[in-house]
Amino acid sequence: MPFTYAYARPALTVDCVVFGLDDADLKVLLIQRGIEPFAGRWALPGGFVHLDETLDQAARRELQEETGLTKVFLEQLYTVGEVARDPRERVVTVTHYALVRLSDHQVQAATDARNAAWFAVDDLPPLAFDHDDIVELGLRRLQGKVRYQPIGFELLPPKFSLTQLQRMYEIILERDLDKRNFRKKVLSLDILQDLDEVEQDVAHRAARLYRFDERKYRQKIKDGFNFEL
Amino acid sequence: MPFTYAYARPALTVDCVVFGLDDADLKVLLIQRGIEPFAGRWALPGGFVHLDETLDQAARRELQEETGLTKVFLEQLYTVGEVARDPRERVVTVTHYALVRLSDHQVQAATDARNAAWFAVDDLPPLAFDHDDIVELGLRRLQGKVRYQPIGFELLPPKFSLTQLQRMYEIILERDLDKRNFRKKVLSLDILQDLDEVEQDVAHRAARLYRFDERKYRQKIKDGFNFEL
DNA sequence: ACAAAAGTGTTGAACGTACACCCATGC
DNA sequence: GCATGGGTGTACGTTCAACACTTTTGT
Repeated sequence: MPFTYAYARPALTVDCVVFGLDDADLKVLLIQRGIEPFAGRWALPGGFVHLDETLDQAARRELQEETGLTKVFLEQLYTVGEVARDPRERVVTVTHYALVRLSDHQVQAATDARNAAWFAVDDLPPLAFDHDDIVELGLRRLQGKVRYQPIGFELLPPKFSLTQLQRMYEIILERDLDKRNFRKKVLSLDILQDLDEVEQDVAHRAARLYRFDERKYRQKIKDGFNFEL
Repeated sequence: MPFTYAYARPALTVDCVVFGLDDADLKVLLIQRGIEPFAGRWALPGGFVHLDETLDQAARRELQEETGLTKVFLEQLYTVGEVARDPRERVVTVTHYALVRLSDHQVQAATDARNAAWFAVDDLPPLAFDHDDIVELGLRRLQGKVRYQPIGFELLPPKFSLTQLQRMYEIILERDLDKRNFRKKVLSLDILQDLDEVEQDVAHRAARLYRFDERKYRQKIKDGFNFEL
């Protein structure tokens, strides 16, 4: 059943830069294209926006369909409308970025019909379309935002050590942080809950575990508090 | 000549929140709608994206057509895709915000076929569609961005006094700033060019005039400098 | 001379930065 | 007992915030 309009319309899609974190790297989730153009190339998960769903819903649906991911942190990034970015026809894409706990999702991502895999963000294969620009955009946004919004916790397991937390910031911001200053700063924000637990099965002194106290954070925000690393 | 597609497509538009500054207020440029829905209501300038233009080009074209404005500072804001935001059909809009020197454009804006006028941002009439949300979004973005990017100069005449500059920040940020601290801070950034000129025709001591030195600013950015008010 | 806004410095508090050693645990 | 990472405090410099009076100019 075809659809007809008085004026030509661009196609509208959503694309997602999904970030995950492991011990050493920030990673991006890519899927391998089955069809032309760019058949066989790696690309961002994404697809067409349906008439009965918001942009956010479209992004989540595509993510679910193509990678199995659900309930992730997801935000809109930028809308890309270069005229010839898709060789077939005019396609405008609303890009998003998502943050996931890599440990939870490592397996699922590869179980879909199409091939899906994690790649280190600084060692990506050639990507389809302008997707490398979009990844770059997502990375810059993440680097900017992680410093004044507590979104980095989305990349960590619910319980984490201060060292893990520091490592996360170091990997994202691509610079070393001073251990003592970092701990002083983070603890002074008073948004972490000390769980009175320690790491298990480590070959050295076990670190204390903490949890991001979202309740407390929201309360402090309401009182004029400003998160900033 | 109708256009037909295999799947339904949302209409795609651009909308612009155009900010201007006068002595007392931050203002927004609105146009009065001629047709239903919301006939007679005030709305943001905007319109459909053509197939042969980027989003930025579409926003500038609509701005030119509806308000006469050209060569303004323009950035993308957010893309709004709520399913029922337009009662007629699905319309996704890529919103933008623009900053203009009000003094340059006061007259032109009202000369178009459709009625255009400036309104104080904190005293807007009822707006069409979800345009009040979009204005709110634009205002928050401006408030955030003006503190770490030198975009505020786009609202001032090329030559301005430090008092004007301070006033601009006070109006946008909606709080008073300390005169001495403000001057110290701004001058220490070393991105203003002292013009060795003073205001004319004022009924009191005339203020020195400065100009934003974009060349110098870019150089300093390259050297790792960080603008922050 | 008066009204109106321009212009100017200092001080204390808070914060950021640099830096090195002992501690607990598993092997 | 040794290797590995966990955990801690101080001193200095920089930045921020609070604060009031003199100067210039036009009427």
